[in-house]
Amino acid sequence: MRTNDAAGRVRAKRLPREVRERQILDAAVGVFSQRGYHAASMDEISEVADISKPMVYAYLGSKEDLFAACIRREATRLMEAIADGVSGAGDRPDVQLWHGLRAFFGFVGEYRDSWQVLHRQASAQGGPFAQELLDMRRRAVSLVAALLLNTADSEAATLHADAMAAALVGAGESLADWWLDHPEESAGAVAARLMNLVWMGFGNLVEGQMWQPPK
Amino acid sequence: MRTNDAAGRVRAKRLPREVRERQILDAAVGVFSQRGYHAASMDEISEVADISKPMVYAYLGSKEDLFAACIRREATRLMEAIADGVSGAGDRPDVQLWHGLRAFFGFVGEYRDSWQVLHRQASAQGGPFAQELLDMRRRAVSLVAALLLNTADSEAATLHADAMAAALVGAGESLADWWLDHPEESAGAVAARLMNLVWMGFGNLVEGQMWQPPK
DNA sequence: CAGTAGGCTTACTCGCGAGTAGGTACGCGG
DNA sequence: CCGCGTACCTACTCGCGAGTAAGCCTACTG
Repeated sequence: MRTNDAAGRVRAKRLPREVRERQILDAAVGVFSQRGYHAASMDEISEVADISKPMVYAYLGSKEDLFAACIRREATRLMEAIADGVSGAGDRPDVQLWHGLRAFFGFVGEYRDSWQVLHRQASAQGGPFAQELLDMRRRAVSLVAALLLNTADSEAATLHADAMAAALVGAGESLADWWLDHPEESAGAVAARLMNLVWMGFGNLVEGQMWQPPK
Repeated sequence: MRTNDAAGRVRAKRLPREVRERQILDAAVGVFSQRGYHAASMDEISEVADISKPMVYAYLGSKEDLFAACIRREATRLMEAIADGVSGAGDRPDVQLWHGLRAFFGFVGEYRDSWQVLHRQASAQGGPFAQELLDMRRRAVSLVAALLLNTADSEAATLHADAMAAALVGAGESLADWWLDHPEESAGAVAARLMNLVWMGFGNLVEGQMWQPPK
């Protein structure tokens, strides 16, 4: 059934809880990504979700709860996308990394808002929700680190793996931001850029070649 | 001359404007970095600065103005530190990059609050101040890109320079965050990690070697 | 068809924080 | 010793936004 609200807009009524929760989360991700956590208002979120504010509180709880729910959903999506990418990639580590990068940039390209919420907003908040996100990021770093360790168990590689994984993840994040200003590139092309940078570097490191500062 | 405030604390009085402005900026950087832009209150900043709120407004203007002033000061400090590092490094591009990285990580280690404000808070705000910071970052990326272009003017290098510079800057930022969890490392050691990753990679790229995805 | 439960709303309270009005103290030049 | 400007303060206003009270409407259930 339908009805018209004060502005004359048509508004669907009496939808099941599941559907409303999805609407609310979608709206929240959009508003959080655009305004930032604090500047986002529950009023605006409820308006975008086309539902009244008390429903938001009834279904998703407080503003912090809602934000945490956004983080959780988007982070899960991203990690699943990457895991899917890596899983079908055989066992050559470089190919696994390549598929992981492709999946990552594919996700960022497709869900910019999600990416904004994850990368910018969540990490800027000191609150308890940031933990949620930092854990996910840590998992991503671990995944990459494990992958790098696969390439060789030389002592040099072991010592560097987690730091290098952190650097690689950061490079990926930054390149994703760069990509927003260069939308003419495909996800694959961007992934290839990063792959070249890090793999040709790791290729040397694995073979024991290291850059040395001059005396 | 001195006096005691309500809490009995001793409080310096009638200081010249310059000194107060420094105090206020120092306090603001600390509070912004700890709480984030929106969660930081002018009341807390004025309290930390040990001065009353109207003075903050009289000297530095609105909250946005104050934040922009923080960004400007800290970004200038950082860029100067890096420029100083690079300037005394001769003309070998790898050595220049090495000194730049050392200077960068040295700064981050010494001024964590400044780094927090620059990296996390500023980039998360959509407002006009973010522009200030993004410009600085762009300058950093340009500096790195120019440096990379020095290494070779092969077509491959030219095509990749700005993207690679973005990736490198991101890797540096991320590694700086990683460093906060591994304080046992020296700034030089962290810089060396990143140098190895990117230089050994670029070394190959410059010589025309590229990683190829399998068919 | 009465009862009820859950989807949904309007219309509030209330505290917090940005920004200000309107002064008081103190030093300095005459 | 008298302005007078500048450093500085207390004590407000006022709007915005988180969270809630109190109920309305309708689809199903027995």
